[in-house]
Amino acid sequence: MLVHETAEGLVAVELTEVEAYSGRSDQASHAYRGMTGRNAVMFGPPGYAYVYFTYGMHFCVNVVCEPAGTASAVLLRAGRVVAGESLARRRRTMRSPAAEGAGGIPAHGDPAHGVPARGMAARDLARGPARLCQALAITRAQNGADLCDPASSLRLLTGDRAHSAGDIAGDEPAWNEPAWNDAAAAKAGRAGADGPATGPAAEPVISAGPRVGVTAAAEVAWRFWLAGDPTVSAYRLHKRRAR
DNA sequence: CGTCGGATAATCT
DNA sequence: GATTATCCGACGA
Repeated sequence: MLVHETAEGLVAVELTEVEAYSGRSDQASHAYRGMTGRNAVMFGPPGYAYVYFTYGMHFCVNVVCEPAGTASAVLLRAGRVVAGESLARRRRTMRSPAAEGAGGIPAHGDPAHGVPARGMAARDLARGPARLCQALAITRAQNGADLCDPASSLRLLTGDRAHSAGDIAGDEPAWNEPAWNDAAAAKAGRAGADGPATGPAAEPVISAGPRVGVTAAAEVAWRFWLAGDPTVSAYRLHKRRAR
């Protein structure tokens, strides 16, 4: 679970989709050609946020993984909002000077100030790496943030800590048991011979496939997601633009 | 549902 | 000067 606490409030997402990027051996990695100003955090110690700006308007956040000197990171591609949904929706659907000043990227096709855009499904709030950053107000300012420090405004929780309501402040339900997960697991089937998943305590099924939008190393299946989860982003082949 | 073009600027060559 | 770990609205089926 990824949590970001700002002056505006707290938003938390349960991560549902990630991609792995290695360093010098991975042609799709920002670290492939060595350290630069942008990717320096990737070469530092693990547990820190590597945030980059791309396509002239979007931020994406990674978790640095390997020890200092070895670049590698996991891109957080999508999540399900489990706390601060109204704030997340505001950031995703409003276009206003305040929202942009707070790091929100402009919503398309909504020129009027402070006018809510069309209704947005809850599953779309953090469905995609840039959408996730917008919902959590993650920008360049969070590059290098310590994700493992419980006192950090941007923090990553795992296992029991992610399920402890104490870490997720607010009045909204901290944890929603996903009813769709059982059906999804049954539909996807358990890999191997242990048969279809049944019962409410079933482990989630994790699928793997090629990474989204990369041109180099397009065949490397280092994208991982929860099978059947509606908050997982759509796969799209990268299209090279004609000049 | 799927596919397409445009937006937009930091980063790298 | 080209490219990009993307998103959105429009359009067609």
